Amino acid sequence: MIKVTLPDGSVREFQEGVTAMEVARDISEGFARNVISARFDGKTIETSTPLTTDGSLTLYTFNDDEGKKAFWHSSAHVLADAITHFYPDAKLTIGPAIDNGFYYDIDLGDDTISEKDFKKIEDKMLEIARGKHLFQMREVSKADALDFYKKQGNDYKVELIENLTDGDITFCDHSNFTDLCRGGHIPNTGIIKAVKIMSVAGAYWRGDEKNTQLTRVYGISFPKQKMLKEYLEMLEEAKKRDHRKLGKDLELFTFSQKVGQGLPLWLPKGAALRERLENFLKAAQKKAGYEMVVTPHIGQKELYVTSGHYEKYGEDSFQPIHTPKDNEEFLLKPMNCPHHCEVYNTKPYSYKDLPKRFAEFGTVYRYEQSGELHGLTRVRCFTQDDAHIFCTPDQLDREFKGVIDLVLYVFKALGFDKFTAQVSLRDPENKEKYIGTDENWEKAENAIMNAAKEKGLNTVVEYGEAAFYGPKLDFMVKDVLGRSWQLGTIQVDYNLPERFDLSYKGSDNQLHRPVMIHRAPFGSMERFTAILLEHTGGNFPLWLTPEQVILLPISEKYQKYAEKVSSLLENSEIRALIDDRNEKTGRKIRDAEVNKIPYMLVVGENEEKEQTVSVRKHGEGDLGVFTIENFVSLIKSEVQNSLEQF
RNA sequence: GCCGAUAUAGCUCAGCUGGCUAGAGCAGCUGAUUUGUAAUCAGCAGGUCGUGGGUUCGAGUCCCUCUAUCGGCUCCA
Repeated sequence: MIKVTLPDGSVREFQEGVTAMEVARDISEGFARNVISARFDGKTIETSTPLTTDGSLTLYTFNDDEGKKAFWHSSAHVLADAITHFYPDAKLTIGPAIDNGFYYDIDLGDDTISEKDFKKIEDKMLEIARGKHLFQMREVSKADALDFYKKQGNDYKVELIENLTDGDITFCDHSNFTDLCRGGHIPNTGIIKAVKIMSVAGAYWRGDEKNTQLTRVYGISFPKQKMLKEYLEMLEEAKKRDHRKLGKDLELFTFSQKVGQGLPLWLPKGAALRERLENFLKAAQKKAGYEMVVTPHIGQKELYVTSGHYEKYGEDSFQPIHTPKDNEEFLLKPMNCPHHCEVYNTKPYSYKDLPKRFAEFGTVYRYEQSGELHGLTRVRCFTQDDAHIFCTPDQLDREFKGVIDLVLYVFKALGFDKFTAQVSLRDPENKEKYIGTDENWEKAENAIMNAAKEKGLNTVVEYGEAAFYGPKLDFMVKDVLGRSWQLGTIQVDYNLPERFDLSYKGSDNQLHRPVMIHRAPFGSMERFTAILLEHTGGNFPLWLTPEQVILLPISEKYQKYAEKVSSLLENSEIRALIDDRNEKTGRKIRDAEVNKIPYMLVVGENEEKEQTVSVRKHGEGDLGVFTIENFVSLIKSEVQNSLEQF
């Protein structure tokens, strides 16, 4: 007999060799019908795996992340099976579950899959699913595994197997289909009731641009047809909050083919919103001891050769600007740091002068690959809410934590409560991609991790995500379709101070090297605005939104009164406009609601007589009659509540 | 940059397998209506069908080039 501990702490005894599914049935038949995956002593197992020792067992249904993973991973097998029916020469590579579904990377040779083929693949998958084929794991020797794929001429699987250790290699069979697989399946294909091929894309083998480009087929599947329908509806809803759509609808920004790809044009409402964001941060930065500087949009090529940026990015940047003078070359500035280093270098400093904190809303230009451009989140011209802190090594910890506080303040004020604090470190495999000594890198990495820890940030570590001159603490936020974007960033840098020969005089009367912190709480005005748009669905906080109030006179007769109220509001710095169109009130309300204007003031005969306004709140409805003074204080207090001081 | 797809009026979209002067709704303009909490009615105007080329008696529709956009990959100082 073996003892199986369940997540609630209860212990049940079974015959040795009992399977996870049998344990599930012992708990309840109904529960067992929904169990699709299991974990035993922390290791993912099949529901049919015999248990031979005491241990703790967790059973998963589709409602659990672990269950979804098994479901989608298994679906990837079915996808591969279906595709090999239509493309017998296709070479399978890898096919994992992802956050929303699964994909399979396939070398199709000269064949292609396009949207027209989705239907037949889906139908085939469902046909295989209906066969209720068991997923069965079996161990294979390395020699047999290699032999199996060499016969197929599948170099990809051969490469994968060569990196595995003999004795650790398993295949998974269902029906007549076999795939190299480490396990974690649902019991049988029949549980898959709904499938949808979402898209095809190119993907490089092993993620390396130099390798063959494979065809990646994305799909999603569910145990109920209804769940697929709901998922697709959810995607449609999400698209309505896409910043590219909302930015157009709300007239915040646009792009022009004539101006150029990835070069955003901020429209009046967007520019005003952006200015409010800037002022908000400026006020906080002033309190935190920053000084504003202004630097040019171009700099001599030598500047970036000194910083190392030219060597690293020169070829892939906007190319140098030539002048009438021979051999004179300027670059559009791709970052502000070198300029700020030269700002620092303008005079000698004592340790007593430090830290120096130079801030600038600095517009930079980067020639991003055309396929990478994406609305306002990835552009070729953007403005960083940049600052560089130059401090002594002793001050680093305190300064770094001060920046964390500032970033958290910004995020809180704008309602970003779901973010990931990502510690971005060097790729340990490719250290040559980075500049500076190991010693300095370790110092910088430790500084970041300690500060993040002390601030109680829940961090994840990502290797290979560091900047070439130093590690970063990145604040990642997801967009409406679940894609992660870096907003705030804080970086520790020992290298640029070296390259620009920055110094200060210490208490020992010797020259010392300052440490540099690069930081941008928003990241960039463009990306921050984009993600904020998606998170709020265009319903910005009252202090930030383009129009706070719209006056809706019942008819032309009350136009004068509306104008009077409007100017009273403007005196109190409330942004109001008047809908003086010759339309019915219902129509004006509808349009104001659609335009996401937070407050609508209906004014007619009663209001004029009583010198009041009828207040309607966006998304909520009629709030009743207010005196103008009371309405002003309503707005003022709402603005104040959402805008705590730093 | 690479793979796949898309591009018709300011916006959202029809236009099937190539066939008279390319349609609709919304927005706009004009007129009527003077309106009380999510769309008043009528009329008018608006498009060299992304660009350049080709096939054809004939191209919005088929083919190629380029450009831009979308979904991914790679990249992201």
